[in-house]
Amino acid sequence: MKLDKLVGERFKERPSDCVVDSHALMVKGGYMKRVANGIFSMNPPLKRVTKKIENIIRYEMDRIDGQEVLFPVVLPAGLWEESGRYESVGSELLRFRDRSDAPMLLGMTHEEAAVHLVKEFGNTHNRYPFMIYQIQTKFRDEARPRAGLIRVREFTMKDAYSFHLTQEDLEAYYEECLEAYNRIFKRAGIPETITVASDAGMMGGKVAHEFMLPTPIGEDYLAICSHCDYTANMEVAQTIVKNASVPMEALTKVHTPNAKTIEEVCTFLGSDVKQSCKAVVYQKNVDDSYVIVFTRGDMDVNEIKLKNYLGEEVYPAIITEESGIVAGFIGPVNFAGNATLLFDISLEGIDSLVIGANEVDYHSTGFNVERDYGEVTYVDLSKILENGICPKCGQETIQLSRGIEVGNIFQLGTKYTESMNMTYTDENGDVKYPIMGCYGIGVGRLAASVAEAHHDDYGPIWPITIAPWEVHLCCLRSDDAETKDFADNLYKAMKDEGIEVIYDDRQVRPGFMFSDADLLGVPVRVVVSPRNLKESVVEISTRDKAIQMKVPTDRVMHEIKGLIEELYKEANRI
RNA sequence: CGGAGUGUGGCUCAGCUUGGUAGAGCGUUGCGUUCGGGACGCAAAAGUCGCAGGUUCAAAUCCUGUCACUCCGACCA
Repeated sequence: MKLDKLVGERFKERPSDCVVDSHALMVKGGYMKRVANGIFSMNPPLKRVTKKIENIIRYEMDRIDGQEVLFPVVLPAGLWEESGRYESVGSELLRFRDRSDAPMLLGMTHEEAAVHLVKEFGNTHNRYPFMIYQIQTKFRDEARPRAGLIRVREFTMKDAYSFHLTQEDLEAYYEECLEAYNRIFKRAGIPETITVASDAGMMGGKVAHEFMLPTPIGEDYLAICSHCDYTANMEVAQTIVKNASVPMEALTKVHTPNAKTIEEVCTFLGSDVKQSCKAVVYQKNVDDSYVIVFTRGDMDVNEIKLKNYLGEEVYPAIITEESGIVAGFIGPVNFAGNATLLFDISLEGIDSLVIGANEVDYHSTGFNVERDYGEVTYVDLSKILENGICPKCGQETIQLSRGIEVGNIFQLGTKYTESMNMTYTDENGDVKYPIMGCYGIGVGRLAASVAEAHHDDYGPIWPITIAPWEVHLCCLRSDDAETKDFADNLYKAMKDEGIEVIYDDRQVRPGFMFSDADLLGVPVRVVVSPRNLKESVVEISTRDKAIQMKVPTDRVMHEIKGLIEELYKEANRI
């Protein structure tokens, strides 16, 4: 490929709307162009990158006996009505009607389609286990796309679905898939990726893991133990609190004018935030009834845990006069409103607390839950803290980090097979539901994540496994006949050898040329110039500058091939 | 869906406060000089100032509405 014909416009300046580096570099480098909010077209360089990522994924999925299939993008609503998700999923599912007014939808995930495809095939136990996967466009009408390819509305995803006779078999396969995923991320150039326990969300099921690339621009928060191997999404990280023992005191009402927040109250009273009790109010989506969570003053409510505990959706409350809730002064004692009161685990063992008195400008001190309120069940509803206690090793070694979710795996159980009535007959003639697992990787997001993790000020630094080309050939001074001739021949020779090469023979200044080369991030750069030819050498370097050498002109092909081989070997080392 | 901000040639932006009918740099086209980290000179093309109303003799500028984008939050495999 010659660079002067490469489709896509590159820019000198960083595009103003781009906040994260991977987004900025991809727009600046002509990798993609925005079409609509969260919807992009890909130019050849990015298409080449994602194609290579897809092929790595294919290789690894096939290696664990996956069979590639293809489901439709457009699905009839009826299929999703079977599983109940046509109703339960919100407006991120794009629903529309076809010409005969039949309700349709754009696939955002394909459990229903997968079950539909193999329902008959899977009617006998002889055929299990098996896994099918596809690499295909998904559409999710996200409320807020952001960060280029990190969160988009339309994207390519590899989604896989496995079917098993027993939970043990699912678990064994789940492990295999987890390992395959780790190989994929390593080979694609982000060996930094870690596996964390996660919430199953709308997918259903109990056990789930996410593959996270730790980075400050990530959207998820992770709890990582620096002492043992515990890792979890903060959504599910178990909070453990050890409270210092404090002397019991009598429950005493005190005047706290204008002190509404925990900080204000504790400052006013001169008390420790850790001995205060914070009330956070929610309402249930289903009937708007109130739920109040009491936590220790320094803790925050983890809404995912709350939703999972209640088994239903909640939203931050709008507190009305009629509710009987005195905002800013809420406490468990003499609570007059109508609400479900929950006590977070962080309050357990504190014998004396500052609480709201349910009266404007009054709090109470010396609150003891058991003595003044009664026996309660403490529930884990709060977010784990930095330097919190690790649920696995018990040390105070939890570190919080942000991460991009590049993949996920779920043990689904029989949620879809039951709702869609997919059954098999076992060896005893009994009819049973198969057990499912599902496994996803966002291809574009993975490409963006690699760029995010590996770039410099001038552009992405692609690993050779997914780079748009293997070699970037620069001919400086193509107006010089001898130089041009040599470069042309080298270009042809590389193509003949099957090397993927992008050739820049434009009559532009060297700096201009190198800037474009940096933006394309191709791992091997070869520079042919009059200056080099005078010494009978050609310059070969890597994009990351780890290797920079001058090789004799008669050994150029040999050296290039050797370097490429070396880079592949390094990148594929598992 | 709430809060904040921004919309001016392909890109990055100035002009708006205090209305007088549009500018710069980059990029593009042509010619010439240059040539190892985004060169320079000359010439040229390119914008109904997001859109729609309104105020005014006159609107990029003031007012109203609307749309789009970015950020924060809510939401979210």
